[in-house]
Amino acid sequence: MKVKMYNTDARKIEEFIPILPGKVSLYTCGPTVYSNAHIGNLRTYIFEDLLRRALEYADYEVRHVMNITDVGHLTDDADDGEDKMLKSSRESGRSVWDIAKFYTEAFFLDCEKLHINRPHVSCAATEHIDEMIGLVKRLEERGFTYEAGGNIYFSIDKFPGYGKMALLDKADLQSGARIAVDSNKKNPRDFVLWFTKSKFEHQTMMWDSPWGRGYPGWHLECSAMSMKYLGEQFDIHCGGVDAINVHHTNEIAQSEAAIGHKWVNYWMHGEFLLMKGGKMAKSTGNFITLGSLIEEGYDPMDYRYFCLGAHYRSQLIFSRDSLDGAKNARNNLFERIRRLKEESGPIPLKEIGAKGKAYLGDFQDHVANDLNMPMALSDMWTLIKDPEISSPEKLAILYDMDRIFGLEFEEIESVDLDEEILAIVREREAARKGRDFRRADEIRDLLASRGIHLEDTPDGTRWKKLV
RNA sequence: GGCGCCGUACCCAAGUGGUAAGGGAGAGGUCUGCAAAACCUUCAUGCACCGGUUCGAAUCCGGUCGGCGCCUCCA
Repeated sequence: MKVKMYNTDARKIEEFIPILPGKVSLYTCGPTVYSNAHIGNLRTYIFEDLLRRALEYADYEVRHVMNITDVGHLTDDADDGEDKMLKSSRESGRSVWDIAKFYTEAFFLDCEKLHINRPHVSCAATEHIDEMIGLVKRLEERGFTYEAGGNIYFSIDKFPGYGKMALLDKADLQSGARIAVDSNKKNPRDFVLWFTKSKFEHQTMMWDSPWGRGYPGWHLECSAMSMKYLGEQFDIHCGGVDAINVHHTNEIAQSEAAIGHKWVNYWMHGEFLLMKGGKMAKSTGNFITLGSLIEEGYDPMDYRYFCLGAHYRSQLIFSRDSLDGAKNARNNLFERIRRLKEESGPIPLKEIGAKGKAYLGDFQDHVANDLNMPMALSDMWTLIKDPEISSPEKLAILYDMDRIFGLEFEEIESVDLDEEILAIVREREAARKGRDFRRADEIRDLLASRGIHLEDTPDGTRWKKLV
């Protein structure tokens, strides 16, 4: 399977060619752990999970590294905002370190619920201060930095091709239009590599450095840690679209300036999840967490399925209506698989017939073509509905497809035996035989109120729990 | 103000030159004590609007209107 993917750097779909045959080095921008991730954040991690699964499906050995940003980032404009970690700490009365630990764990719990595979390496920024200092030193030695007002800045004018990926050369950016430009900067787009002049009181996260006690600039960690764990050139770097213009642009500048050659071969960016009033964002309070969806009665797989329905490079409109659509679809899907499993088990994948192979081939083509999951889902439904394919064959193919979907078809319970419910169902069966339909309906309502749904079939009564 | 993206049925959403995937919701039918489920059928002569290129356009070009993102931490 040859994987093709949209490379933001080239602005087109390219065939994926790894640096080392059969291996992929993958870096994905991780969370800032000062509060719970919202489902918009999670959409991007689902996209990255699909990417990794697709690469593994294509028989690549993937090494996946993700950062945990536990150094404070700013809540607001330029250097004037409050540090997010500090704010969270002040509001909750816990230390910044406790906050980071707590939300890191919460993040991975959310990922687990969504069947997002854990990175092979997840690295905290605060544990890699030495590497970041080392990178700034290299930049200093190569003449890309200057000191002003106590901070060390990266001079973008020293780096030819700055902003190439983001097409910034074409953009007439209004730096300072909405925020005050740091007067220390030679170029408004220069950025800080190392702060020693904190504007925040109670800054607790500080480290010694050759330039004084302080803390790192916010683009540094990804450059430093990705190089440490993946080498000075690696295959794929992912993130959300919002990272293109500033974060990734600056990462490229400082990384390539330091190492003197190309850094990342493929850049992939996930689009936003939109809500009625625009993008989902913590800063505006316009957001929903996975936990709140679960409280509302949604299964995490409803959300994963929902994300599968749109291409990762398209904005996806979130609403209760659209999520309910996904929930119904996912329920129907699981019900069908449950019935298939009751009929038989899967046959070995090798033994599927020509038509089944064709379905699987289409599926693989769609996955390999820049992760077209909507088409992959379409392939799956067509397969499920095809009366010419046997159930064992369908199951075999579905299980294989699920290596990408990650809905865990194999875990779907085929029958749920519960003696108490079975006894009540038998009582109702007796009532029906005696044509006491009033009693039968009473029992049906009773079970319905407990979330048990009954279906009378020619083979007897079946029941299932409603989600 | 600049840059980038988008506008497909009631909803979500694929499709980038060859005559509209898929899912959800809805409608009709079969079955059923009644339901539900299942199954069958149905559901955009049209892809924001106006012009153009072409044998042929949702797909390419120009314009208009509308939406989103980025330029500021941000998935």
